[in-house]
Parts: sequence; C-alpha cells; structure tokens
Amino acid sequence: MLAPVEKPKSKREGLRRETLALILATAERIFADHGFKGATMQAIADGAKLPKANLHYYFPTKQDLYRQVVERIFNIWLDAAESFDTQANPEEALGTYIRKKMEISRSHPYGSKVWANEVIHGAPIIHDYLETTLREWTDSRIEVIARWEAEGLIDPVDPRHLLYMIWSTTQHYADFSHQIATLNGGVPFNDAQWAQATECVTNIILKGIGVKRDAPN
Amino acid sequence: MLAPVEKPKSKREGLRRETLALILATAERIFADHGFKGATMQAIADGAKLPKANLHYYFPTKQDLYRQVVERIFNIWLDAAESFDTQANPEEALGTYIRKKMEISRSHPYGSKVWANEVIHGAPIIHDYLETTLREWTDSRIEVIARWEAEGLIDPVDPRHLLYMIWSTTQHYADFSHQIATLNGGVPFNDAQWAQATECVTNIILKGIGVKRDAPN
DNA sequence: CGTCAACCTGACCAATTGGTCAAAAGAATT
DNA sequence: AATTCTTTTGACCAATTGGTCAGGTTGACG
Repeated sequence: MLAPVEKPKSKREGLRRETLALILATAERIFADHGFKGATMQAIADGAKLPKANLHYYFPTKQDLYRQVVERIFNIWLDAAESFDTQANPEEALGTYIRKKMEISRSHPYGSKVWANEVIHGAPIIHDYLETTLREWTDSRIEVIARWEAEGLIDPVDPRHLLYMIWSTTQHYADFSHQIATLNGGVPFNDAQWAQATECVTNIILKGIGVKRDAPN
Repeated sequence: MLAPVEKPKSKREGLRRETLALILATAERIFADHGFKGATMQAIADGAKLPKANLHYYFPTKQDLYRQVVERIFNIWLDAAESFDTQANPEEALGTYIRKKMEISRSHPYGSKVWANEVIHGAPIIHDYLETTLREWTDSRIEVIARWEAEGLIDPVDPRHLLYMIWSTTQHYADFSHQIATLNGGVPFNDAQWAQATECVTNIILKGIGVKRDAPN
C-alpha cells in the first residue's frame, strides 16, 4: 500500500523529494495543532523555512497539501492491519494490530490528530475515502473477525464495535496526548509508560472479547 | 455541579435566557462542524437568526462564547460519574458510568466534538481546566478504582488506562459519528443500534477488567 | 406617563490570509 | 556556451472576518 522508496535520478529529483517531505511533515504538525482553517500557509512556510510562494509551487492550494497529509496517515493505518491476513489466530492477529496501532499513535501523533479533526468535522475533504477504501477495508476485516467468532475462538461480539473500540482506544493516546500528558504530571509518556499502556489496552480488549490465549492471565 | 434551572423573574430575564441558550446551542453546532477558527461569528449569528452584533452583546468575544460551550460539555461529563460515589460495586458503578457516557455521546454529539477539537489542538483555551478540575476529578476516581482492585473486585489494571478506554470508546461514537454513519450504510445509528453499541462496549470493558458480575455472560 | 437601563442592529474598519504573478536564479541538455 | 525547463521569491491583491460604535428600540419601575 505504501509506495516503496526509490533512488532519486538526479540532484533535482533528490532535492524535490526532500522539499516535499519537509513541507508535508511541517504541514502535518501545523494542521494538527491548529486545524485546517486555523493553520495558515504562512505558518507552514515559516515552519519549513521556505517562502510561502514556494509552497504554492509544490501544492497549488492549501487543500491539496492538506489532502496529502490526511492520505498519508490513512495509508499507514491500513498497512498496520496486515496481521489480519498473516496471522491465523485472533490473539496474534488482534494483539499485533493493537500493538502496531499504539506504535503509530506514538510515532505519528500529528497525522492521527489531523485525521481525527477531519472526521470530527464531517470529513469534508476525504469523504470519498470513507465511502470507498475504508468501507472495503472494514468489510474485509469484519469477515475475518466473524469467522473467528463462528469458530468459537472469540466470544460473540459485533466485529464493528470491536474495531471501533480498537481504533478509538489506540488513537486516543495520540489525539488526546495533551490531556494525557497533563494527567501524567505535565509530561508525555516515557518508554515504560507507552509499553504499559500498550499492554494494558491489549489485555483488556483481548480479555474482553474472550480470546483464548496461549499464555494465561 | 450543573446549575439548577430557576424560574425567570421577568419577561426580560426569560428572554435573555432563551437567547443565551439559543446562541450557545447554535455555537456548539457550528464550532463542532468547523472548529474554533473555521467557525465564524457570522455563521453562528445566521444559525441563530440573530444579527452578528447581537452575539457580541451577549458574548464580547468569540473566545468567550467558545469557552462557555466547552465548559458545558465538560460539566455534563463530570456529572455523569456520580455513580462512582453512589454505587458500591464496580459492575453497577462502571456499567452505569459507561452507559451514561454513551447516552451523552448520543444527546450531545456537538459538545463532545468541540471538546475533542480543543484537546487535540493542545487545549489552548481550557488548559487550566485540565490542570485543576479534571486532574482532581480523575485522581478521586482513580482511588475508587484502585480500592476495587485491592478488594479483588476487579483484575489488576492501571485505573488511568481504564478511564482512558472508557472515555475514548464512548466519545468515539460522538466524535467519529460521521465515519460510523458512513460504515453504517450512510445513516446514523437508530435506537436499536445505539442500544447494541452500548451493551457491546459495556460488556467488553467489564469483562476485560474481570468484573465479577451478578448476571453471568 | 416619564425616566432609565437593558437590549438590539446596520454600517463600518483594521487585520489577516489564500492565492497570483512576473522576474530572477539554478539545473539539465545539447 | 547557449538554450530550455524547473525552481525560487518578493510584492501584491481581493476576500474574509472579529470586533466596534452610534443611534434606535423596548421593557421595568416609580
């Protein structure tokens, strides 16, 4: 799903990619902190240390830039669910998925926030994504979960709500990081706390749907 | 916590309250749909069918209006947790809390979205609330949960993460309602679906923390 | 009824901001 | 070296928007 990285063919090509990456990374942060309307092209330009007109050379409109930022986190999330296909038993498949989503919440907090923002406001820009890609993706995972249920590997649950719970719980650590940090004495989670959060979330959810686990507890 | 409703003393007083309520309700919707910066005083005025200057009579600045909107949902949430104090056993206390939070997600989706938006952006306006009220509230509930754990009524879990899971899961149905509706054939949940979601969420969480339940399953 | 305070409103303004453009600078190619 | 294409950039503009204000209207109250 994610485009593989290829070697640049020239100095120009290499610079172009660096600039694009720089703009996208900066825009992600600014959009996350201020929302679509609150983020200004000038602020993104300043953050990337580029003249504003240069941004418009690479991304004709603010919406173009925004859309690419949103698409990126979306594709990262889709890829995180490959364990659904490669792992046969629900403990491994779901556990791996949840852990990976927690990792992404830590490594891509800005992207997650931009996505949340977009959906909260009714997904005006990426509405089509929800109706096509996300719907297909979700349907196929639901089938897998339903199969586990039919095989008695997990308790009866509506797969939809299980997915929502995984999404909301994992993304909460990115989207509400400020609230969580405040309740953590004003500092963000450290390595150990992230590990503990991941374990705790995984445990409660897996136990909550009655997954038959290899290691008891 | 929520101010009790009192009778208006005069026609003026009554009109004043109606207008305030109308503005707040409209503002809540507009802020939810467009974010703080994206919402315009003009749009709120139009939504409430009032001239813009009239808004500024009741709320001197956009930020004043916004703050009141955010404070309202916050207080509604705080109140929803009274079951922590009135119910002795975790099944009733947590179950009631989760169900109440799901109800609020349905009845106050706009407020929830405004709050989410605010926190995602680093809580620039209501930062003080997080550090004072929310922190105290959270600490007191954590104590209760820790006591249940010590008494063996629930499995060992970090109370903090349990609260985060409850918050994120329940609020997800409000904040991401657009995504959920899209995956629901393009239509919002009906009564039965809300009931099912509530039951499903409650079940998974309570089972996930090993609550000893009266009625099995 | 008369007075006063609360309330309402159209017109206006200063500041911000997405986007444009023409011209300059730099890389690639012949 | 000359030519062509890509990239960079400062200056600029039209549109939006939060907030103001002076003057009008309405309800409360003696």
